[in-house]
Amino acid sequence: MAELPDLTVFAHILSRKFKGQVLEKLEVTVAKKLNVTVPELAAALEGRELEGIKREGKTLQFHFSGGQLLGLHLMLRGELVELKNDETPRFQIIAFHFKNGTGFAVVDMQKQATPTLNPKPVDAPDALALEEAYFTGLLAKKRTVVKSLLMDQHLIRGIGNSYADEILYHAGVSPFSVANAIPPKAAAKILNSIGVILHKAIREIDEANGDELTGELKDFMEIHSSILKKTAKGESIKSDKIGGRTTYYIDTQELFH
DNA sequence: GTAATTGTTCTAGC
DNA sequence: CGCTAGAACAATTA
Repeated sequence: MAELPDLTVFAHILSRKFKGQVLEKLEVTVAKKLNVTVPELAAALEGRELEGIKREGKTLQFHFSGGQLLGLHLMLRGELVELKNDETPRFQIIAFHFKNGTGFAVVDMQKQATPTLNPKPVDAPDALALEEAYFTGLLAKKRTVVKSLLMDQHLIRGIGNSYADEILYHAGVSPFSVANAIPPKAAAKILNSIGVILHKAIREIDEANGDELTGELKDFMEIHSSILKKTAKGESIKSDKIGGRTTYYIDTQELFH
């Protein structure tokens, strides 16, 4: 599934392929998640130039001329497909057809992917734009387990279940640690790991994907995997549930509580 | 046939 | 009332 690093790479690929193209037709196959009607969406975007694609949190933001913005959340199973020939991909949600004959579609077998016209700006900072003062302040006032905090999109945008595990493993902090019990030194370590892990993943996915919008993303996980029994260093991986989500960790990650 | 998947939203409880 | 933890939901595959 697509998480922050995948979305960052997708935004770059989409920009290379479609930036500057004029949207001829917006095809909506599944409308139930839209925040506006299909005619409203078409009226807002058709005939506009796609000026740029950015990632924000776990969403892609398609900036069109005239100040129109389409947010897209792929949720659990959403994927992007470059359109070839005139075939409609299986599980299509929406498709963008450009004047020059190219295009791409959003597909989702669970129909959960959510396009939003002109989404409200959100306050919570992106995981790659975190300031140390904000992050340490956040940790200090929350009593929740640190993994849940990292994943709370109202506090920090962009970190999901798998990268939360990777980040905490890298930082050497137990995912069960209580946020406000984490000392400043460990907090700084976690913040550093957020940047290191996410940037590393972006780099690796970028290299692996090239110009492929989809294609299977290689698994770069060091610890968050149902197959792995041991880390590369030979530490045995344990699994447990946090907030109903499978969490992978090793015994030596320091627990603060 | 059933479990697993996982981000978000809703709700119950302290 | 504020905060937190956990359940429910979505739809399909293995």
